[in-house]
Parts: sequence; structure tokens; C-alpha cells
Amino acid sequence: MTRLNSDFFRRDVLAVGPDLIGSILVRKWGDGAESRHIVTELELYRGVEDLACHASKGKTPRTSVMFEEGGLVYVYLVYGMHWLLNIVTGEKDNPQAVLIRGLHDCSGPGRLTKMLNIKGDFYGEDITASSRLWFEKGEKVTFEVGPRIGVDYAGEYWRSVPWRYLVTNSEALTLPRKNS
DNA sequence: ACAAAGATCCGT
DNA sequence: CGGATCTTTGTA
Repeated sequence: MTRLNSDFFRRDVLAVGPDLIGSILVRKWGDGAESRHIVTELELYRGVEDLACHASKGKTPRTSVMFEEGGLVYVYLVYGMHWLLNIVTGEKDNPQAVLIRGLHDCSGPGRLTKMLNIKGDFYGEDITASSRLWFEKGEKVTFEVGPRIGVDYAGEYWRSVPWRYLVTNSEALTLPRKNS
């Protein structure tokens, strides 16, 4: 297993995105058990100029972690009931993040956090050092790109930027076996 | 202090 | 297609 480290996440989100799709998200539970899930869908949010990015409204208590360096977890509650999981990328003071939208066995950003029991207590967690949540290098996958979901408020340009990555034929994916 | 809106999901 | 549900944020 190769755990993705801070050098990986401190790159520009446009470089991290294509490398993170197809990677393995690992959740370690309190009893020591681990569950592994292939990342099949994600979206990129990039900088204060990106009107779909929460950081475009400046640094607030909610978004402050996005202004830190890459590798930290940004979670927040939407619609009063769903926690969404993001990983901050890039350098400090250059707010960017990847939203995890789907796994091979669980589609939907709000559903997968429920399945993995990820809530507000993960805010600011260092994904490169955490003992309960991390990423590992995965197999190569092919993916399609398209506009991000649910950001119609962001204006003509930012709502149509193709920053949603979706694994092609993700139903056929299986977790890599040991020593493959 | 108040009102509005939201990177969603579920059932009809 | 509408309701759920509540935090965050802007405005006064």
C-alpha cells in the first residue's frame, strides 16, 4: 500500500484531481477494522475567483481550513442534513479542495459520508497522518469530465467548467487484491 | 437579531 | 417535483 502524502496534496487541484480519481479511500474504525473504497467521482473547487468555491466569499470560520496547505479535511453540513467530504489541496493561502462525490460501492457525496460516519469532527483532520482516514494509490482508471453538480448559482462560466470527474463504467470496478 | 439560501437525498 | 432540516452568512 502506498499512502498518498502531503507532497501529493500540496499540488494544484487541477493536478491532484486526475491522480486522485481511482485512488482508494480507507476508513479505519474504532475496532481496528478497515474498509476500502475506490473513488469514482469527484469535483474540483479552485481559488477565490471560482464563484462555485466556498472560498470565493473570503475566509470565514467555515472555510478557513481551505486557506491552509493541502492535505487537510474540509467537511461541512449542507441543507441541514448532509456532511460533505473535501480534501484541501495546493499551497497555504491558495484555497482549493476536492469534493469526494462517489465511491465504487456508494454513489452520492452525502451518502458516502453517512456510510463512513464522517461528520464535523473530521474538520481539519490531516489526511496524510490520520489513523482513521487516508488515501492509497489505486489502479489506473479511465474517466469522463463534465460540469459540476448543484452550482447553478456560480454564473455562466464557473457553472460550466468541466471540473467533475466520473469514472467510466464504474460498476465494473473491483478492489485490487493483495499483491496485485 | 433575523431571514435567506444551500457543492443533497428521498419518497411520491 | 416538493419537503426535510439547520448551519452559515449577510444585513440591520
